[in-house]
Parts: sequence; structure tokens; C-alpha cells
Amino acid sequence: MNDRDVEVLGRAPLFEALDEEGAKALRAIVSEVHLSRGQTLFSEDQEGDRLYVVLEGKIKLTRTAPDGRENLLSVLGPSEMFGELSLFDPRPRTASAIAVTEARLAALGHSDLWPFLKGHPEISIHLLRALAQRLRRTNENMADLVFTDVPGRVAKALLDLAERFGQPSESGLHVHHDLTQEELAQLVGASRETVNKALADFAQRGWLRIEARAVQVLDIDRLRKRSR
Amino acid sequence: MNDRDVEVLGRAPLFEALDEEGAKALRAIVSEVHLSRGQTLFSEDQEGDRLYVVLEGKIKLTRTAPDGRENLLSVLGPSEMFGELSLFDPRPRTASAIAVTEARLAALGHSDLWPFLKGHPEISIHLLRALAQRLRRTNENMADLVFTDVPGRVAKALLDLAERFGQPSESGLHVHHDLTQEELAQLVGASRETVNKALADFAQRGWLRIEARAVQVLDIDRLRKRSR
DNA sequence: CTCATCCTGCGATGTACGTCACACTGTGGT
DNA sequence: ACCACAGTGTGACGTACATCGCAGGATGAG
Repeated sequence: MNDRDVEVLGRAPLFEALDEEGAKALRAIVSEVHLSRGQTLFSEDQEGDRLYVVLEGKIKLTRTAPDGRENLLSVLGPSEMFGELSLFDPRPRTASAIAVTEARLAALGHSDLWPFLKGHPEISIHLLRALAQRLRRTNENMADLVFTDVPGRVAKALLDLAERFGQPSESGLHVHHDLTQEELAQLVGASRETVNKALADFAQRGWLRIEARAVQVLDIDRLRKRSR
Repeated sequence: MNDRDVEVLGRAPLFEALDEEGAKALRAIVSEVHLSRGQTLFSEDQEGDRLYVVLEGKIKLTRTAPDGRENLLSVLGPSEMFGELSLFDPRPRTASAIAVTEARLAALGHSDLWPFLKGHPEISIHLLRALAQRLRRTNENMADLVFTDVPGRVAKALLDLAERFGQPSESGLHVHHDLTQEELAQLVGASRETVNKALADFAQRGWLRIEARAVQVLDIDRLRKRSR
């Protein structure tokens, strides 16, 4: 694990709570996982008690309906944590984790983390905060599903992705989200076609330019307005 | 606080974790709140760092969209906890809490609970589990919004309410949910009218009988099938 | 380079559900 | 006992979005 990884890991809620000594000890027991694009890390209904932090790349969490249709819960990038639910609430996984890009992860199992929680109760507090934030965000998304139309949800999703993965560039903000329109559609809970039309509409209005698995945001304010 | 209250409180995730001694100490510092039907305990955007456990009655958590439309996050009954998010993640409340029936609550503030968390780290673990379960449930509901039609969501909501508030009776299961059809509609993310039609349809098929703020479930299996 | 496969773009059609309108019923307040 | 008003029941109508169909690009494996 290189210096950059250490920095990335340090921004995860788990490590944030620890002093350098504790962080060092915890780093010593994480194991590293490498995934190539499209590879699945774990699947719905599997047993599993490992928690992951993204070091590099992007991971999507998906749920599959009985009829096979899919739903994208979230897309996670560096420093973000996932898989912890089955650690605190020992049940089979309720989502699958699949690499959207080539990715490297840090992994911690139940038996590795648990003693640490006992020894460093401040970690629990940070984890509670992280889960509380997630719950807020999820409730927000629920409300959006009910109240906001598809273009609005697409705008919201893009803004969120822009905030997390956007890179300033000559003509605006370059958001390389690495998602196909199909995946974007699953993320906002709509059909691929409608999302495509919404994007085309935004592009035609000059708010953004569409690229392969990315967009150039040209007028972020307009996009914000459309998202409300 | 009477014996019954003590028992109800003991089933909340907060108290579950404690031995009798700890529970007794914690009980000593909770304060009791009384609400009459329709009264609001706290509102969206308010500051607040108190956590509540329902002792008696029912509370709804609602969000209001900018345009005034409402969304019901959940309906909580005895032993259920709410308001803890702003305790772990100190931000204004993201939902309002309103009494659906006359209700009594036990309340704990930040300054009361925090020392307890330090002294009893096992509480944090139980709280983590509680939040993890909630997150799973919320994700489930999201998927339903995307994949399940309104009648299906109504069926799901009724089954959930039945499980939590149902009373066995002569002809089936009596579910006194205390919600108007308007509130039920806000809970499943649909219009009052469509929910009414779904209920009428279920009743006409003989799956249930509609009563004021309640239903008699007559054929729970059919209802289950319709919900999937 | 070439073919197969994945991804994107976009029009035509159907439908579930929201909105509107209105009538009926129960309930609680003075 | 009355009226007001909150809650329920149901039809007519419009529309946002899913579904279907297909065509044009991009991508990558051999």
C-alpha cells in the first residue's frame, strides 16, 4: 500500500476517528483486493461480513428484482466505504458490489474489526455518524423518487456525481462518471430511453456535452435549477 | 413511568444492550413527553438533538417538499426509536414528527446520552445494528418505489402495518393503523385517490374489509402475493 | 481489418397513475 | 341537533413515462 492509498484510506470514516498510531495498526490488518471492470466482488444473498473501502476506481452497489430488473443504490469512489451493513447486522448481503472501472479496495473482516471497535470506542461514534448521514441521503432520494420527474432526477444525479468525481476543465466541469446510460437510468429509477432523452435535452439547451461514460457540465446553475 | 413502560422501553435498541443496572440508570434520566393527536413534536429544519422512544401511541415522520406536498417516511409504535440521526450527525432535523394518535414518549438529549455511550460502549454496537437494519429497510422501500405498482405498494404497506400493529380477531387480522387514506397514500408515494381505488379493489376481492383508519385483513396470503 | 457486441439516439404507441370534479358519509364542536 | 368539515368513494381526462422497434456508432476480441 503506497502513500496515496494511506491518504485515501485516512479519509474514510473508519480511519478518520483514529490517531496515527491506531490508524497504522488498523492499516496493518487490512487486506487489498483488486478488481477488473465488470467483476463482481460479492452478490446479493451471499453470506459475508467484510467491509470495504475504495482505494482506487469505482464500485456500484446494485439490487436485482425477482424479474431481473436492476436498481443501482450508489456508485462509490475513493475513500468511500461499503459492505458494513452485514457487519453490524449479520444477514446475507442485500446488494451486489460490482466494479464499474478497474478498482483496488481495502478489506476488513468481522474478526479483524471487532477487537478494534472494543479497543477504540470512538470508531463506533464515527460509524454511527456515517450511517446517520447515509440514512439522511437515502431518505432524500426516496422523496425525489416520489416528487421529482425523471429529468430532475437525472440532473440531481449528475450534480451529485459532479461533486464527487468532477474535474475542473477549460470549458466547465468534466465528470467522468464511468456509467453507461443504462446504469445511470438504474441509478435514478427510470428507463434507459427516458434518461437518454433527458440528457439529449440538457445537451441541446447547452447545459452540458455528452461524452462516453462522462459529461462536460457547461452550465451548472441551470442544471441545479432543473433539479429542484 | 409504570411497569408496562419499563417493559416497552426495554425492547428499544438503546436499552436492549444494557444490563438491568445500566437500564435503570438510563431510565432515571429520560424525560417523558405527552402528545395529543395531530400535535407536532418537532419540525423539519429545526435544531434538535433529542432521541425519542415511543411508549404508547403512534408517531409519523414526514417530509415536506418545497411545494407543500408531503411524504411519510414511517409510522412508529411502542418500543420504536426515532430522532437519533440529528444526535449522531448534528444537523437540523430532516423530518417532522407528528402524533398520529395520542402518544407518550421517552426522550433523551445529547448531553444525557453521550456520557452513557462512553460508559457503555456496547450501546453503540446495538445502535449501529439498528441503523444498519433501517438502512436495509429503506433501500428495500426505494426498490419498491421503482419496481412495484401502487396496489402492490399498498399491499406491502398494509402487511407491514399488520405485522407491527395487527391484532388477531374473529374473522382475520385487525389492523388499526390510525392512518387516513391520505396518509397511507403519502406513505406509499401515491395519490389518495389511487390508494382508495386499490383498497376498494382489495375489499371487493374479499381480501380485506375497510374500516375507519383500519382494515380487517381476511386473506393475508392473497395480499402477500399481490405485494410481490 | 472485420465482425460481433455493447452502447447510444430517437420516434411510435400504450398505460398506469396523477389531477380534477363532485357527491356521499361520518364525526366532533357549539 | 345542527352544521361544518374532514375523510371517503368514483368517474372523466390528461400526461409522463415505460415499452417496443430500429438504426447508427463505438469498442474490442480474434
